[in-house]
Amino acid sequence: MARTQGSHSEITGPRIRSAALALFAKHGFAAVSMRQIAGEVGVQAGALYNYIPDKQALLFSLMKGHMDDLLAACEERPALNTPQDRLRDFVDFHIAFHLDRPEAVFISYMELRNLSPENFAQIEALRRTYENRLEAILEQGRAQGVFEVADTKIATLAVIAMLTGVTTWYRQAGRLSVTQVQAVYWDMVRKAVAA
Amino acid sequence: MARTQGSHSEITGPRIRSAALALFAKHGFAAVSMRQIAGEVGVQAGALYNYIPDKQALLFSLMKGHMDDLLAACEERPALNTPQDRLRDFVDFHIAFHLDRPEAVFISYMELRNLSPENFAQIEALRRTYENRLEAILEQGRAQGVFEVADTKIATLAVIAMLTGVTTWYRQAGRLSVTQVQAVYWDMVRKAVAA
DNA sequence: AGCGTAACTGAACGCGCGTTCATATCCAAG
DNA sequence: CTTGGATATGAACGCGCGTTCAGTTACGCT
Repeated sequence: MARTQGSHSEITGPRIRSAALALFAKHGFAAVSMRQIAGEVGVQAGALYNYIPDKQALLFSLMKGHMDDLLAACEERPALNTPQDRLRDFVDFHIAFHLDRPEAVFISYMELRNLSPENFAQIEALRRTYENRLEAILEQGRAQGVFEVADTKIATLAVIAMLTGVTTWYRQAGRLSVTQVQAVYWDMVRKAVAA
Repeated sequence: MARTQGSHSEITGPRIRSAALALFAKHGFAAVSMRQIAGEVGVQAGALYNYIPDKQALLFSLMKGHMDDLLAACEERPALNTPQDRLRDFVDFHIAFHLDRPEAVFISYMELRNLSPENFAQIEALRRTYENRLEAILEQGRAQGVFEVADTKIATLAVIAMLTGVTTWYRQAGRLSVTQVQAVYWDMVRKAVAA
């Protein structure tokens, strides 16, 4: 047997990425075999190599894609004026975006050490870019005297860590909607950096 | 060759745990082989099985040990009265304890999915116990009207996520001492839950 | 001095890994 | 209807995995 009925590059490619995303998130990159991914897609392991050069590139592609999505979505937010409005928007955006793709988030935080040094550097740079957006907001607020933080850089990382933590406990069937979660976190962030 | 000079159970046992801790933290449980661990200790792979039943038990033992240490150290803190004092003490303790053993922290957060279901349940329960200590503090403060949080459970997880995040960026040679870091985080936590 | 056992070696077990490749089939274009 | 490239198979490659175990050595004890 060889090529099967109804097979198309446009279908199999995304399916590989989707299956890999789910499996990597669940079991970890190192614990997932190419045969498992192929099995999920419904092809043999060898077929994967029509779409990706190797396993490492697959991981990098998923993480790079996630970070690109993150930054692109971030760019599209409305341009607000006051630091308070900008911070509130950042909180809302970060929570909504991350709750929307928990698997990609999980991978992007957990599998950094499985990236080759060059790939790691690239992802790290993108993450830094994202962090800088929040840092700029906090810095602006501090300059205007509406925020008061002992250390802007640490505050940036602290806020992001706090917000990202939402993915570890949030369940869609839980008692809180995304909007409610955003409100609860905004309340804490607002106060934490308040003057 | 067989038993080597100066070999002792009391020495090799801890050395295995120590080597496994470092390697698991650096490369991930699934990516580290028993032969790597043995190599680090200076023995053959087979010798490891005089000390541990299998690889899974080694991981569990490390994580269980870490959680036990955490809870034991937590118990030993002075009994303070006001919620503010208790919260400040919790922040200081959490940061100091976690910065003191970054590898164990890393493993305990990252390798949960590599635990067998029964082992996972045990670690999860210990983590819950720890979280409950903070939640009790926040709840007491809320009852007394000195804290004001929209949702105590979420606030608990948010604070812990924020504090634990310190391990991702703190470097011993960095510009801030542990004491300074504690102060910066305390400032944010205090305000975040303030009435 | 010699014995028993704790501590370790080194080889072996079956297995699954990531990756490659010759081969086969399907589909679209001429 | 033919043909050529895209798409997949399935077998194979060498290798390292976790684990077991018979055998060997060093040490503590009498």
